[in-house]
Amino acid sequence: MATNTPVRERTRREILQQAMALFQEKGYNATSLQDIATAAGCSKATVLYHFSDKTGVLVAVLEPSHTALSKLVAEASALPAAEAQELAIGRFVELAVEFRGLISVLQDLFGSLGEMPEFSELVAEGLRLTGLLAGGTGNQLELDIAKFAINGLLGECRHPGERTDAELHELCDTALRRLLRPPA
Amino acid sequence: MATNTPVRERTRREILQQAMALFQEKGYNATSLQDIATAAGCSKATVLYHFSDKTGVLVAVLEPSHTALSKLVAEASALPAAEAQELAIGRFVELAVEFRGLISVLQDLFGSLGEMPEFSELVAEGLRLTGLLAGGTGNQLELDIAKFAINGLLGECRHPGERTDAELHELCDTALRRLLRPPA
DNA sequence: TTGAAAACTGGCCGAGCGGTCAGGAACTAT
DNA sequence: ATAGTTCCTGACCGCTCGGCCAGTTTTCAA
Repeated sequence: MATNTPVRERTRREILQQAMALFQEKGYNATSLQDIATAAGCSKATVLYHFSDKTGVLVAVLEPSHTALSKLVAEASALPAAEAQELAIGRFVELAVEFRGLISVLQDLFGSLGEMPEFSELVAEGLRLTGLLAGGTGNQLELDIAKFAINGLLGECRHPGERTDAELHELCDTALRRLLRPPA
Repeated sequence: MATNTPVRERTRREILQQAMALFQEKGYNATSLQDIATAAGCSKATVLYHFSDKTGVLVAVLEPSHTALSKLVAEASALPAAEAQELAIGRFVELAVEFRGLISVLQDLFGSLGEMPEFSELVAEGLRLTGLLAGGTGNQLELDIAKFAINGLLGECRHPGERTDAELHELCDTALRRLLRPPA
């Protein structure tokens, strides 16, 4: 009990870290379990000893960002529409910057996410965020614009090294406000 | 010479048509040569008789939209910046609507497009479009906003059946104008 | 009618994938 | 030292993929 990192956790963490890097770099589908194992310095079988299957690795990689999104949606949902929109824009941009690398992973999965039951909650939360960003109006055009905004933001968070966090933050903030809060 | 559709062209067309539909439906990577062959009512070997390899099918499927984009970029490039931007916005939206299905194919490939030499020209043309949409200013933020706009538009063109062409057109037009021509 | 050219195909290949399993290695409490 | 538990692995399985090739069928001009 000298080290508080039992062997189990140490390996798990290493696998997750390398998997995250690879998913960002090459996408989820293009990354094989063998790739992850090699990068983590263990065997493919070890990866599957720590995680149920390949999807299990993805779930674990996405978990921190998922809970952060849940928290944001929960907080904003408790507010009146206008304030909820303001909070959603600001916090969503922060989230996007914080997890900028992971976002390209989501992008890679947009086609198949719907068919993975493990992520139905994540998808639902994304939809709720759309509603909040649209300002609570039922207006279909504004809802679609909000989706448009999310797509733009997701796409723009790729290419990790090219922009500082501050630059990315400014870009996303400007774009979201132009789209979602157009001057009357 | 009675029919002006020699056997060769007839089969080629059928393959391309079915390949396009499948690429739109399931994405390029998730579509196998066997899928295409079955849908086209021929054998996998026949597909490879008409096209050099799987990438060759993709190139052919993308060709009409590619030339349309080239034409747009060429025309706009000949104009002064402000008019070029206006033309680029309008024509690009039309293009996106016309080829709305194909766009999800591009989306599916964004990660790997850069590494396929067959598409370097397409990528370069996309970059030039970005510059035109940004209004010709060297301003980095506006350039990034233009990229943001393209990403948003690409993402929004998925899910073919959900919107009419007119609705999609209005959505893209509104979004692009909010992003790229913000009131001073 | 015929024979060469074009169009097409079944069968095969090597590679890579996600996933399983029996058993070896390392750690730990006694 | 020893026995039990946890951690790890090489070998293997079934499957699908893109691509190739020898050979058959179809087309079409002479």
